[in-house]
Amino acid sequence: MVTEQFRGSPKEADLTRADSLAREIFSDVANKWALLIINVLDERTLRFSELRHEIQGISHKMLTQNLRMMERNGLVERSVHPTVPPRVEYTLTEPGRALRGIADGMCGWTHQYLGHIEASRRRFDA
Amino acid sequence: MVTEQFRGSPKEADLTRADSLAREIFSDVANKWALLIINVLDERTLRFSELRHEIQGISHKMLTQNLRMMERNGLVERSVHPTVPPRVEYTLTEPGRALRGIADGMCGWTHQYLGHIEASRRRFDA
DNA sequence: CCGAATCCACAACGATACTG
DNA sequence: CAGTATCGTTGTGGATTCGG
Repeated sequence: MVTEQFRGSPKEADLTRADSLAREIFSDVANKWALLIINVLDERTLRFSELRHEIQGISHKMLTQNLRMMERNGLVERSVHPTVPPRVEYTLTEPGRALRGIADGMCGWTHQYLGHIEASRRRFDA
Repeated sequence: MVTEQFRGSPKEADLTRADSLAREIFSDVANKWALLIINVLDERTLRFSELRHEIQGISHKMLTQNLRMMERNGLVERSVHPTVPPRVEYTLTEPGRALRGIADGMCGWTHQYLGHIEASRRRFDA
């Protein structure tokens, strides 16, 4: 992930540009809402309101904002059905699906170590 | 990961409390700095200044803050050598090591899809 | 060398209101 | 129903300074 910042090579500028891009994308993806959206979508196709309902605690704004970001990065596909009322559906693209294992792993890890972490926190706070 | 918010069960309060704890821990871990720290530490033991040097772009404050959080959650172990100047070393604990695969997977994913995402962005921005 | 505290600019977020 | 815009509050994060 992290490459050297400066090596005096002729491609120096390109390297740092590529790095900052990688870092930016990494930040987009190492983000709780994005990972929860991926986890909830999984292999399904869900409407905006369904996503909103399944991800408890997410605001309308955060959901649109993250979906827009993920669409821009090509992680989700957005399909609009021009009916009334409008119906907008989201589904994971191939790159998005490639993240399911990671998102799922994070959730699994959280549950697995929940008790351990709770105990560690009590020790630390004392 | 996400459990129902309300089911009228007698344990209702406990369930939502456990959920908010899980969500809190998930947010701590689904965080770019924490994942980069895990990725850089890997199986090594590094000093604060070494970590700071290897994670380009992280500020002194962000590093201490995240290390403190990770120590509290039991992801890293902090050992202080009472010399002068002081020497403080960090290493991953077992729960922390259990996240290496995930952190590494995210980095790998980023590099694998870098070009794809860059192209997707160009399309979207047009 | 490491860490904590202060200050402050600005980004994130929630709430609300308005459009197609 | 879905999306955008605005506003006000909270929080985040960098720079700096001081202390062990």
